[in-house]
Amino acid sequence: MPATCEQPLTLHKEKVLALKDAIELLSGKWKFCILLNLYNYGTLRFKDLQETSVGITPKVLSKELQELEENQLITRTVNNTKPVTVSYALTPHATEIQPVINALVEFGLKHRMKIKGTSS
Amino acid sequence: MPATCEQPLTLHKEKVLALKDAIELLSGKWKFCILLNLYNYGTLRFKDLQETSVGITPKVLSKELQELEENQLITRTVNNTKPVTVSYALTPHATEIQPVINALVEFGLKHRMKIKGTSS
DNA sequence: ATAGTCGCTTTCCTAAAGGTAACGGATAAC
DNA sequence: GTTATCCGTTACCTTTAGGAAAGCGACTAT
Repeated sequence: MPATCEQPLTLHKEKVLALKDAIELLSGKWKFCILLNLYNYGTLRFKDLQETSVGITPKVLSKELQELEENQLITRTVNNTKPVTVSYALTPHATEIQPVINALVEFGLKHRMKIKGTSS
Repeated sequence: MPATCEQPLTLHKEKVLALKDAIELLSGKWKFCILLNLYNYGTLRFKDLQETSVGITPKVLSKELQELEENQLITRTVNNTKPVTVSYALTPHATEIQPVINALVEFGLKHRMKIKGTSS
C-alpha cells in the first residue's frame, strides 16, 4: 500500500521486530539515564546512582537495576567494605547501546533549541 | 562520589537533561515504530500506519500522531481524495532521530542473538 | 437503501509504571 | 545504646499507557 518502498519488505519487518525488542527492553523513565551515568563514570554504587539519576527512588532504582542485570547489560558486584557497598558496571554487551544514547542526547539537545526557541 | 569522572560535571548534567527530554518525548511502545515506518516508506496514510505498526489500535495511533505533530516531528496533510485520506510524513527535524532508530535497530538485532541464543 | 472505506473519536476498562513512606539487616562510629 | 550509613524491601496508592469495542461523518459503489 505505501507509496514508496526503499527496501525489501522482509528486511523491513525484521527491523520492526528488532526495534520492538529494543523498546521493550529499554523504554521507561530511567534505564537510559542509568546507563548514561555508568558510561560516564565507569562504575557506580547504588547510592551514587541514586544521586546521579536525580529523582529516582530506591525502590524503582532497585527494580531497574535488576532488569538491566537480567538482560546482561550491567554487572552487580558486592564489595566487602565496612558498610556493604555494591558496584554496578556495564558489560561489554552494553557498549552496543552507547550509540543509541549518544544519538538520543544529541537529539535532545537539538530538540531543546528547536522547540523551546519556537514556543516561547 | 563516583570513582572516575571522564568529563566536567556540568557537561554531564546537561547530557542527562537532554536525555530526559528525549525520553519524555519518544518513550512508549509505538513512536519509534511509527517513525521507522515513515523513514522506510517516506509517506504513509493513517491506514498504512495502522497496518505497518502491527498491533496498534486507531485510538492509540491517533494520539501518537498528534503528539509527534505537536513536537514538529511529522506533518499531517489532508488529501482531497474520494474517501478522505490523510498523509503523514517526517519533518526535516525528524531526521535527527534517524541515528537513534538505526542504533536501536542494530542493538535489537544483536540483543536478539545474544539473549535468545543464551537462554534457550 | 445498503454496505463499504477512510480517518478518526468516544467510552470503558485493565495492567503496568512509578511515586511515598516506612522499615530491615548489617556494620560501624560516638 | 543511640545514631548513622549502605542497600535494599515492603505495603500502599495514584497516574498513565494502552487495549477493546463501538460509532460517526463524509463519501462511493452496487
